[in-house]
Amino acid sequence: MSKKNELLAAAELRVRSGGYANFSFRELASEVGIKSASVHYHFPTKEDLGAELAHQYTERFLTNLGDASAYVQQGKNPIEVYTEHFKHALTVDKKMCLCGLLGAESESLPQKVKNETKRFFKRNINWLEQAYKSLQITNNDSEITSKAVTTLALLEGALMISKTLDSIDVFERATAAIKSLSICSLRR
Amino acid sequence: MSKKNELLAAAELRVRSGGYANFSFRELASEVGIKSASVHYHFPTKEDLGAELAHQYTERFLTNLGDASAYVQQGKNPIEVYTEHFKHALTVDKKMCLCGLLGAESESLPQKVKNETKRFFKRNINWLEQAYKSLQITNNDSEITSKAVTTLALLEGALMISKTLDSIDVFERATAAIKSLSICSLRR
DNA sequence: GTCTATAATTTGATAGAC
DNA sequence: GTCTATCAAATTATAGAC
Repeated sequence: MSKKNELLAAAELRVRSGGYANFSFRELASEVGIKSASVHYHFPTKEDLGAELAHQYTERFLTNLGDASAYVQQGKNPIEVYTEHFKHALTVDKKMCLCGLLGAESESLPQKVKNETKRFFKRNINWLEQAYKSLQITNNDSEITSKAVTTLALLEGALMISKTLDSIDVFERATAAIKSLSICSLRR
Repeated sequence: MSKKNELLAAAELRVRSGGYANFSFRELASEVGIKSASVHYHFPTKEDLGAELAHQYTERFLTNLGDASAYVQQGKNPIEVYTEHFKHALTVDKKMCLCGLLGAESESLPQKVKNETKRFFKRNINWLEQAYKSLQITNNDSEITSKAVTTLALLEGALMISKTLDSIDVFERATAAIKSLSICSLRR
């Protein structure tokens, strides 16, 4: 792995634990075995590092997810796959979603970082909309958007509360309701 | 208002914008017209200030909510009342929930602050359980807990994403599903 | 790409006067 | 309760050598 990617990996862990303020160039440099001044060669400013971190995180997250409609063709429920990715963050990484944390503090983030955080949520909502479309529960676009947004909000909130209370049970309970969203229509 | 409470009020706005790292003793002191050294008279350390901030926020939040079962007796749905409190944060305060933000970064918080953040969520889940009990949709305690946890996760997640994307519509869509939780049983 | 050296600023905290 | 004065440490960032 290149030094640049090592720096991003070190930064990711710190941001996913405590937010944008929870890493310094010195800490990252020390962890990868260089000096803090050298970090500026790879990232001119902290804002640049933060923005690239959020951007790459988003790309990796979506790449790992793959194509939503392909799951349906394989007889799998893409919403359950999506839910598993959040459960992985909680139980394996034992870390927050990077953009769940950056989103919470987005008001005070540098502009570039804020923009990348917004992009994460827009892309994820798009993916979930594709997933719900592929499930063909409804043809109503507004309802599909609502299901997508509800799913994302529930998962981000559940991850945050479960991590704070150190309870996987809380995550299971909070996300159980997602299943009904991919089974039946909400319209009355 | 006492200087101490002025300091807490100034800190609250900053933390609800950018988290625990987003305020300094100097900034708070300057805002209320004293010197940073004097802040240490009211709060020995930053950790103490953070803990007292989260504690008072929790007390105020629950006091504003009032008694869950009383709403039912008045023919009101306490879950809708609860939802309105989060909508108020988004549309009037235009700020995150203090503990929604602290919870996201809880892993890196000083112990006392982390404990108060946990307490906020436990108290809120209790309030929501009381609310769902009073609505008498089900007598199953496990189902009541699940509804309470789901409601809280959805609201915290919806607030975070709506604030990041600057979209009240996202909040409305994500929280619309809460209504069904207070109408029918989830059990099959 | 990485280094040394350093500037400029901010931070949490303390001692002691009033 | 609030002040002045001060400290030790950390932070982002730059200049210039190798």
